[in-house]
Amino acid sequence: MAKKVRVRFAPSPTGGLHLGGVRTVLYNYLFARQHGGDFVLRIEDTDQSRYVPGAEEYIYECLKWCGLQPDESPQVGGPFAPYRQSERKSLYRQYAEFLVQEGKAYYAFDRPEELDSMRERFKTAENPSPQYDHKVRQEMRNSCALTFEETERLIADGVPHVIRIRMPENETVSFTDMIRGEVSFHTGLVDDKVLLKADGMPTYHLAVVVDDYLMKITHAFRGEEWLPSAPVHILLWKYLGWEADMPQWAHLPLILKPDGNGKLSKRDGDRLGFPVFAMNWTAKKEDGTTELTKGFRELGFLPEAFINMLAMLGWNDGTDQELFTLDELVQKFSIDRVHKGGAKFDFEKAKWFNHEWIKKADTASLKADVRRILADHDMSIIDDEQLGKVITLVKERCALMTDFVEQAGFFFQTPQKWDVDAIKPKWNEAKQAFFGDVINYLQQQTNWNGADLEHGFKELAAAKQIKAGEVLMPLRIMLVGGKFGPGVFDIAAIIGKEETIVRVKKVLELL
RNA sequence: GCCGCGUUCGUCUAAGGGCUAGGACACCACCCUUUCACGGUGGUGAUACGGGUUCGAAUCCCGUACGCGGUACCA
Repeated sequence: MAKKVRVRFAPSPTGGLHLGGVRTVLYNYLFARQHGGDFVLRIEDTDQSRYVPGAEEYIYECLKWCGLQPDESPQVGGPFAPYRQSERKSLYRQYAEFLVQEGKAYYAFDRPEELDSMRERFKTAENPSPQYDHKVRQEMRNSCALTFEETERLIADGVPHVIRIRMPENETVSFTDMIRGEVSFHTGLVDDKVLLKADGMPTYHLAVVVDDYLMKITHAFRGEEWLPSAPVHILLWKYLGWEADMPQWAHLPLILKPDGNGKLSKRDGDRLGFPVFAMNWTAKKEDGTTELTKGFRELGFLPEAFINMLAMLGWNDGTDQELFTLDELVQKFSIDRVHKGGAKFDFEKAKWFNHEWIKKADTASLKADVRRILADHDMSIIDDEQLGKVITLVKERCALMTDFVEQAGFFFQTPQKWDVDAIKPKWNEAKQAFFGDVINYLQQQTNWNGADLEHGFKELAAAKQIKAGEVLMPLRIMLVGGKFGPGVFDIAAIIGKEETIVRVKKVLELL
């Protein structure tokens, strides 16, 4: 019988959650759901110097917003708790020591300065970054070069030390990546990675193997940047005697910056004016000030659209379909169709996805968000039914939820400024007089609905020998403030008689 | 430098030896609309290069170029 599928997302809580991170979560989630498996969230906080308060809570909030909640996590617990590596610290040492006993790892007492000087010493034009590997191992201060007694004494004296893996000099490590197929490495070219740090914390390399084993992870998804260290992990699985339980690996392609090449970073977002983090993130800088980085959520993305867009960045179902619900993705997702090459992030396309989702969202589901966004701009909506009508009328004009401020704001608030310059060039006495008559007409109007208003307005224009087309734009600007929005008479119908007349009068004074 | 991974319109991608290399975003034009948007129709636009294998290559193989990733007591 096949093992139950278990996957994990293992972020390091050091700041805002990057788009690529969310995509990794998504693929994990889709795979787990599709196979009736478990999705685990594990916090990789083994670097105490990079601890950032609030970053962990931020991750929970992001996953919640995206609707990709883990089955097990530090927050909800689970059978393999604790899920925070800092709380699992005591677990790791025994495995590292076991490897030392087996001759697969060794103690290293080199101080940071000694490592620097080694790199300096072996640095050449040919080899700009020398590694701590079999070539220099014997020249360093470690249990391979030292005698047993010397090593024992250093340890007894409490000299700080790390444990490093002893990479074989001449072996080939290969494995089958679910996305890339057969991948292989020569061990002689890989360095002796630190497994256990001097502070007793494991490095990623040890922790990921130990925890994936202990947590019975069956499939491991991670970014392509991890591919070069895969041979270390594979050897660790083998040396620890767990080879039969090793998860299947899948190294996901990177998300690249839109211009040029390279991994998409927060900086690119700042530079090009689009978000990279899922939600707003406020970083505290060293000088005590804070720096806010905008997120997709606050910029007006719907989680469904965000997820949909991310899913398509590196995967497709082989048809022309681009719009998918989470459920459809769970149904249709397949690792074989995940691409090998990285994808440049295109914010315009991201907005298109969001626009599509806003258009197809039903009005009721948008109400709460629109209400909140308008409230942020000092517009409180009392009439819920009216809000519904407005949303239905303007949602096809909104690519971002925040566009509702401009597209719906004038329904609830008299415009602050009017584009009178668009009226003035063709304005004349006759039109001025006509709008005086319009006000009279509106005041007498008893059937206040779009169709009747339009009919009445046009009749009036005809009676005054004025082409309707010449006064429609002025009317629009009076009611809306600018040259945009749905049908003018629909707008008049919604804002009501009193407000319509107020706006017409106000602009008449400005002309 | 070394190692690994990649490479189809500007961008995301389809085509897994066989019709004029298909779709989407963006862009342009037209239609619809007395605004904007939505919608509709059409257009510009790609297999990095060089060798093989084959009747036939975007597709398989080799090389080159380019790009990216890694080369930390960071993940």
